[in-house]
Amino acid sequence: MSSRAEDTSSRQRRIPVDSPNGSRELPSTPRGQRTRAKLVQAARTVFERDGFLDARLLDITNEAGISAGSFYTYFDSKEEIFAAVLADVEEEMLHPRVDTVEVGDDPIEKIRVANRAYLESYRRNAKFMKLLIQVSAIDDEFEQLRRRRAEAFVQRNAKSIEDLQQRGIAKAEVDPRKAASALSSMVSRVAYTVFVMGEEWDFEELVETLTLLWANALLIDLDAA
Amino acid sequence: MSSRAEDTSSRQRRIPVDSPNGSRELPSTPRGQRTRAKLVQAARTVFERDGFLDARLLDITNEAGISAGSFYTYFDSKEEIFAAVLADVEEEMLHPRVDTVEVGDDPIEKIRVANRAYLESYRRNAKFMKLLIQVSAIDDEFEQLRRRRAEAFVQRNAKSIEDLQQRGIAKAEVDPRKAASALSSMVSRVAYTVFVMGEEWDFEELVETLTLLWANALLIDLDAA
Amino acid sequence: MSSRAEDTSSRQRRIPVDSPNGSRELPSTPRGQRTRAKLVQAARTVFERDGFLDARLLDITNEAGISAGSFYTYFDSKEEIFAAVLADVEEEMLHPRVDTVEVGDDPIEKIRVANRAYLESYRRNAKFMKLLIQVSAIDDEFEQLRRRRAEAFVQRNAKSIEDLQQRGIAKAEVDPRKAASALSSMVSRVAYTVFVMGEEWDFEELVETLTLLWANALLIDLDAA
Amino acid sequence: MSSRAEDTSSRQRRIPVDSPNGSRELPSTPRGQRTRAKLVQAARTVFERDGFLDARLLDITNEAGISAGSFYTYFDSKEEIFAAVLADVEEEMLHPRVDTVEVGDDPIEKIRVANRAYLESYRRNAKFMKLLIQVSAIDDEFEQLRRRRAEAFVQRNAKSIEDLQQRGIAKAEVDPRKAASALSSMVSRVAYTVFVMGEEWDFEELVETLTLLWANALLIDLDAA
DNA sequence: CATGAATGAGTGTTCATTCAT
DNA sequence: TATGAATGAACACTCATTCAT
Repeated sequence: MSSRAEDTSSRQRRIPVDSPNGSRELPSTPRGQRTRAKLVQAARTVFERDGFLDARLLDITNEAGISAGSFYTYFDSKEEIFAAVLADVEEEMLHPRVDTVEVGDDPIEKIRVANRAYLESYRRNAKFMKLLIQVSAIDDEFEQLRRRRAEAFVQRNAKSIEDLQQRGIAKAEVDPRKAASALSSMVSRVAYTVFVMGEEWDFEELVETLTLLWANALLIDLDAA
Repeated sequence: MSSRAEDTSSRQRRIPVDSPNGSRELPSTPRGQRTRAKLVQAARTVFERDGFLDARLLDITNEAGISAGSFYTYFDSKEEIFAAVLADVEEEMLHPRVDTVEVGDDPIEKIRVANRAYLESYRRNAKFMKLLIQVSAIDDEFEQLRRRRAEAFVQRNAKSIEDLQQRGIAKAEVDPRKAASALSSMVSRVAYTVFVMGEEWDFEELVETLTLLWANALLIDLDAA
Repeated sequence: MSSRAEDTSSRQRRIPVDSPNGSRELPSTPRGQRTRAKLVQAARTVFERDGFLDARLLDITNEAGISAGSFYTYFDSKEEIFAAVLADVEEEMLHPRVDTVEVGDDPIEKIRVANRAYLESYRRNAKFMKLLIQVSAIDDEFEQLRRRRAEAFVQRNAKSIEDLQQRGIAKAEVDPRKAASALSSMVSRVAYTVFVMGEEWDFEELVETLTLLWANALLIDLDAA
Repeated sequence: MSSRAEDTSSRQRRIPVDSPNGSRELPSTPRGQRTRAKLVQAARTVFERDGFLDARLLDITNEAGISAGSFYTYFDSKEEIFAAVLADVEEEMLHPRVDTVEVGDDPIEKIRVANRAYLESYRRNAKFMKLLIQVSAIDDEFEQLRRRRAEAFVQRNAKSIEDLQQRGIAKAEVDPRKAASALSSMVSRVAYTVFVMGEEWDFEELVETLTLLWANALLIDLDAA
């Protein structure tokens, strides 16, 4: 039974940004998978080059070397293919986490490592981060998504701060959740300024400064560690 | 490879963002000045309601109660009237600074006062800040403008930090310019999260937490003060 | 206050076919009225020539000698301009009613006069009637409209039949409303067959045959008259 | 004047409506016959649900559970599969005629039986009749086809009327062919109004009223029978 | 015979911008 | 200055049809 009878007036656009690969199931045939992959790759290229707004679907299909109509075999809208690009990038950003170096127990070293990892990843994907921030500023769905992703990050940092407080290493009397939110904001916003806006800042000094400010802000007592 | 990368005729548009009131001189006649003012007022309303992209010039002229064609008597583009709105808002945001309360010499109190002033202003103009960030994400001219404005703010903070360091009050061995940049980033980004994204955070606690983190980050020694 | 804030997702199309001139108020300026009139005239030409479905908006605007975009200054859709054409035609079809010849009291003559008037009007507007029937078959809104218009016609005939029955002239024991519906159906459908489908049928004989069948069906007793 | 009047490549499409099952020979293999049957069945469902215009070939193949490309193994166009549906329905509508009850020689009873049979069949296939009328209004080929089918019906009625006239039972001095055309029009159009448009009319009263009007119109003299 | 991915022509619609009045 | 009708470039989107597998 086709489901077309009742959809008379609904032209709503759904962007199920939660599902990891965009909204619809991946194409079943290898050919389809290849085409879809070409599209996503082309979309990333075009988006990063022209920005979300100036990118036309035709630019994307041309870049992918397929016909205009085929776009709709895989995606319903520019938003939806952007979600697929985002999913791709995130997978790419999460994989390198494998090389988690041994950190020992030095709390400052831990902060440094986390900051360095974040900043390296940001630098590596600077063009995409700029794009993501643009799209988030335009589209509330993506704004919410970005917020939820950031929240996960903040939670982890909050845990860590709470732990340091309980062990008497972090002295500052702040709510861990809120301190984590503020300090994470600091790091991510500085990353934007440096890697997207192009503010000059030596990478190592960047890591050190942010790590120092972070640790100081929590009044980390190295002797207690 | 699509050949669209160098297409200059895109959505961007030169906006003389330096002149305080947008590009052209104000209208000479009182009637003209009134019409222009109505337009700017209407533009702010519409922009804040619909966002920059969804706002049509017709919406603005309708809201202002004038005809479509008259728009071009005063502005050349949506970007230009946005610049005028921005100039208006900034004037409004700078004026209240007059009530600079006497702060005494407590360095932390000084930070607190500055943060509170900034956060209050952000809260008061949250809708516009959201809009400004949207436009900055879309339009490089405004991005640069925003950066220059922020830079002025950072400079002032850098001065203050340097002063504290020289007086031996701020112990942290950080470049004052960079510390100022990072800490300002923290405050402004948190302000966005709270006042635009709607994260729950009691206003006083917000002021206190940010002030505390800021002061700690610089290792301000109250005894030295 | 512009009303655009809340219309985010509604792409419904309203065809307020009841209002005599289509949906929106007529243009205020003479120039606008002229352009609108040109459009409606062109639409009738194109619709009658190509049919509703094959008529493209571009055909209409070309025929009217105006640009494509101007169409939307006056109408929102093909349906809406069709409604305007329909309103025009109906006005045109109702005016000639002025020449209501004196009919005397012969009931059959009355039927004959009514049938002749209807058939003449149908013949004169045969192309449009074909079009109207096509659109009614496609678009439920117009189907309903046509039904309501026909209903008014049936009501008048029902009144007349009831009157004849009460005066003992029409003997047939039928519900006047239903007889009127059936006999009106006969006349209109035959008119379609003859004037649209092109079935050969001498006009006078057509009038006479339908009048005779109508009168007989009601068992009109001329002696009783 | 737009030059589109003679554009032959419009929506029309040659359909060999005479051959009873659509244009091409039936598939030879049983599998092919089954697939074809599924398609025709699905087409009827989709057409009756969505109308001819809104039905997409994909809806039909989905409903039939076969792939898009397979459609063209059996039909060349939407028109052609509609012709096949039409052939199916007509076969279905003609079969039940078998139960032709013995009617005796009462001329009115004969009319009543014919009307009842027609109306029952119309009621049973109301959705399809609506569809058929829609397609006829869109596609001249089907309009002609419908006309020829109706003509056969009229011929039969004309014969019957002529017979009654020759036997002195029908007194009305009308051309039998034309009277048959008009009265058949009455019945079919009323059937549409009741069964498609939903006008309220008790079925038995419907049969009686139409039969009475038909018999009266011909001035059938029961005593002469 | 069946599949379903790929095609691409064709048109509606928006809205910043111009300009005659 | 103000008006508002007219313009037209630009682009998304649909879906019947083809064809390699």
